[in-house]
Formats: sequence, structure tokens, C-alpha cells
Amino acid sequence: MSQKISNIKLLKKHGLKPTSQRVFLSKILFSGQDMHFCADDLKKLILKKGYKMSLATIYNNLQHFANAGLLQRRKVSSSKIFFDNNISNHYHFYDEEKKLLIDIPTSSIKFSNFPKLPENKKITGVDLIININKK
Amino acid sequence: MSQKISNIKLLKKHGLKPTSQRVFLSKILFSGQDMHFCADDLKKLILKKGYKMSLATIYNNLQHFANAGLLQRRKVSSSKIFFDNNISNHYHFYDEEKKLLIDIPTSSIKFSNFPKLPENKKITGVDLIININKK
DNA sequence: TTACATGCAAATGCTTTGCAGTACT
DNA sequence: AGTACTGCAAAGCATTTGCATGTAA
Repeated sequence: MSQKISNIKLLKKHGLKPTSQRVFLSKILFSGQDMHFCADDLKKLILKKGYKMSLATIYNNLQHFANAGLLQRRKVSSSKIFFDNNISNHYHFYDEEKKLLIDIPTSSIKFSNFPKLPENKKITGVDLIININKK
Repeated sequence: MSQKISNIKLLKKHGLKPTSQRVFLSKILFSGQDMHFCADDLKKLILKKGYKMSLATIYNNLQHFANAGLLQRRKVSSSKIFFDNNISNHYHFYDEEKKLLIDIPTSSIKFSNFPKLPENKKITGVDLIININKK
């Protein structure tokens, strides 16, 4: 089965119409290795691959992918939203100097005494960011 | 010693010229109880107290206070920056529905296996946000 | 006096939206 | 055919900046 067909299946499975732009994005995002990126990074990567896509389409599709559970949003600085194609539970260093996220393996962090939630609330996500900078 | 004088001292101690706006902000921020707020919340609070201050001045001074270590910036998955006048080490729930931060006592969270840092880096802060929403 | 702070408006940067044209099922 | 997606430009929102005026030491 070709990569392209499996990406189309992936999109359909998540209720997303497999347009050519989405299939192209899928190839970048869901076939390779873990990556952290913002919309602009992705735009540059797309251009480098000789493709072009409107920024609005990139933003719209990143939101669709994230809502479908194919990407995670990561909030680090005030301005940009980072996306993460590793959707498993894990945490991050944020390198303030280079402005990039670095994965921390889940096994490297353990919580004890996890706090009691307020009434009638459920956890929708746990963001742990360890901010680092040069010594 | 009046509250006002001690606020002036506090500002001077942190290298901030005690202008009337800063003294007024200090009275709100450093004399009361713990609060989480964004620039706009603060603007509304100031108006409610019968004072007026330009948004730019509010933003500029929040940055000055944060840089001086008098406030902490908290990043959550909204477009706004939240500030926290509790600068001690502690973590937060973020109520996505009400869009507000709730303190978690430090004692309620413990890390084990804290991860090894990359070479030549130091920790500048640890942000742990547990996002919650209604069941 | 001299450097810094304020206030306004304009600029910025990231993200979203409206809408006409286009493509998928 | 009909619904949904794309692309562009314009709008939106939080935040920052430039600059003339005002204020503290």
C-alpha cells in the first residue's frame, strides 16, 4: 500500500476530507519523525519541498488536525502556538534561547500526590514545560 | 509606616522609579491576596477603583514588574498572558470553561525522576498546567 | 537638568474569517 | 448537486512601539 493511500485512509478515518493539500500535509506530518513546529515553520517547509499553500489553509488544517486528535497544540510563548505530531503523553523542555521544544520521555517524570480536582471537572490535558536557557 | 511608603520602597528596591501609576498598581498587586489576571482584567479593576491608566502603561508596567521578579507570567492555552502575584514555586489548574487559573499547593505535586537537562543549560522556570473542563 | 515614564495612536505579529471560486463524493 | 475546502485579503485581538509631553531625582 502506498504512503499516499494510507494517508488518505488516515484522514478519512478522522472525518477529514482528503484534499490534495491535506494529503500533502499528512505526508509531512504523519509519516516522519516527531516534530514541533508553528504554522510559519510549516509554511517554510512546504515551500522547501516545492509546494505552495496559503497560510490560511495551513492554519485551518492545523486546527482541523488538532481537533481531530492528530496533533497536539503546545503553548509556550505569548505569541505563537506550537504543534506537536507526537500526541502521546509527554512533556517538554522549552529552550528559550533557540525557541524550540525538546521532548522529555514520559518515563523521566513521575508525579506523586497528584492533586484533587475541583468538583465536576475532568482533566483535558497536562502541560509541563521546563523552561531552560544557557548557563 | 503607611502602605504607600512601603510600596514606594518596594519599587525602588527593584530599580523601578515609583511613579504614581506604579505606586497605584503596587497597592493593588502587592498588598492584597493572591491573584491571577491579564492586562485587561487589571484595566477593569483599575477603572472600578475610580482610577484611569492607559493600556500601554499597564502592559509596560506589568512587563517591568515581571522582569523585576515581582510578578510571574503564566502561559495557558488561550491567546492571553496571565500574570500571577504569587511568585513562589507552585502550579495551576486552568479552567478552560471559565478561563481562569487555580492554584495547586506545591505540596500536592511531587516529581520523581526529574529529567537530566541538556548540556550547559539551567532551568529558568517550571510551568505545570493541568487543564480542566466540566465533565 | 536629564533620563526615564506616560498616554495616545499607530504598528506589529499571529491567527481567524468572509467570500468567491473550486474540488470532492 | 451539494457540501465542504482553498486562497486571498481583510479583519481581529493581544501586545508592543514611536513620539511628544510630563515627571522624578
